Amino acid sequence: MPGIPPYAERVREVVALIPAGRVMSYGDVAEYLAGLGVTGGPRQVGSALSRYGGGLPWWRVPRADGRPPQGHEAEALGHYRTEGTPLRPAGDRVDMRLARWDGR
DNA sequence: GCAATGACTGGTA
DNA sequence: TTACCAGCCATTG
Repeated sequence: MPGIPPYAERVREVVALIPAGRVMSYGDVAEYLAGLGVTGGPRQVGSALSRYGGGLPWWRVPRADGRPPQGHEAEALGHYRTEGTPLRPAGDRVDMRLARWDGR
């Protein structure tokens, strides 16, 4: 049995809660989990989505500056346009000021 | 059991 | 705006 790591499982729960058209950066997810008493960091979140992000809206978790996940920029941008996620004028990054979701 | 890894972050230049 | 750097910490080999 391939036991999915504990942190990855918590990350999956949080990402599944993010509404369409909104996003949470890797650091935001890590901080949200920290508030639940789950230790970890942005890199653990990225690593978890990379390995166990199947079936999840992983594109709703960009970097803190609004850029999509490294190596998946084009794919993520396609989803942003479909969901109506606020993008910067240049159209190459998420407008974190408008799209950021705090978990409420 | 220990060293390397990585879908990151915030600061500085 | 981009580029580089030290710190970060669960997971991996």
